[in-house]
Amino acid sequence: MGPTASGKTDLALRLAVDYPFEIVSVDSAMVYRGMDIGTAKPDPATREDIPHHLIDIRDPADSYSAALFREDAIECIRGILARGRIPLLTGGTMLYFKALKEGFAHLPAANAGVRANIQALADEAGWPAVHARLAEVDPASAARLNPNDRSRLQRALEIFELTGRPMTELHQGELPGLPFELLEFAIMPADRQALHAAIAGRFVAMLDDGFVDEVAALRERDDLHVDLPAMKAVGYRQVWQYLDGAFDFETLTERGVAATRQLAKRQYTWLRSWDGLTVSDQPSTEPILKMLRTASILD
RNA sequence: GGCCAGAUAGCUCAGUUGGUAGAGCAGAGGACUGAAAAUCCUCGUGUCGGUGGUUCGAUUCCACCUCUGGCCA
Repeated sequence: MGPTASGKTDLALRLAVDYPFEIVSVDSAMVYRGMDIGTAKPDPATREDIPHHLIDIRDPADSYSAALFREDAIECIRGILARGRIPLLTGGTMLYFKALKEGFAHLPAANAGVRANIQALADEAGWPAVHARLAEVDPASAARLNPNDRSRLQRALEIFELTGRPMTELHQGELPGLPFELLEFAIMPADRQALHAAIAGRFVAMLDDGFVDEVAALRERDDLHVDLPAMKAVGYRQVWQYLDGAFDFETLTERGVAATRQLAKRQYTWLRSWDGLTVSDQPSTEPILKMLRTASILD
């Protein structure tokens, strides 16, 4: 694990060259096909050499989720272990790691029709009205959620609409956990300014590599629009707005870099409170190899 | 060289009829159960360009200076 631009992908590749790893991507944006430059996806030649999983498994028009990730990742891990190799889960989507590690309560999947109805209510009367409606059917969730927290209000009300029971009630009970031993390691650069410089440098390099053309190609498609989860990804959203003429190229650079820094900040927040984590300031192989030897995964 | 307009938070700017100032963005911290690279919450002391003057008190009024734009020569 680690914040964006901290060197996770590169570290995983170096490890996989020398040891029998297969990489499982834990990344909510790399799952989408055609989103290569802006997600800093490993190139096809590299993926030819070293097995990668859970990259390019969805079309950008479709949505993915933490729950689907858990199912897919467990299946991947089983396959890798059956081949006598070691799964190396690499990525920065901390909710996916959490979902994999702890499992989820048994809740209904997202339902597009119900979400559209809730969205319609919000468009008409505002999100506080959705909050008020939720307070009638699920007071505990309403009390927990901020009246402006669109995503979670919609989900909580969706659950009630689909099951007739409040989300809070469905959260009761044991979570399934994970039927594998898990060693948790994170790169956490202590020097935030250096990470910010790396983020800025990488975003500019992405633009030089044709990031705008990549988004322009996606924008050509009739079935893609800014409200899709894939198009809300960091960088993609800003380039899309730039192509809409919302701001100039210099502003695109500023906003793209800022959005990436904000992502990194949220990733730090997850990692600081993560239990059982081995942390390294640098993306070097030694600390992680030491951890694996201590656990007798490698000798 | 002359005239005019500016100079206030990292940036863009608002404001104070004289009682030492606040928005947006950026930044920091936090939350996080099928959209998570999503969504949301909290956090604002800064020689109010400099030096003098008037005043009980000046970022605010006055003078001079510095710098930045614009116009005129």
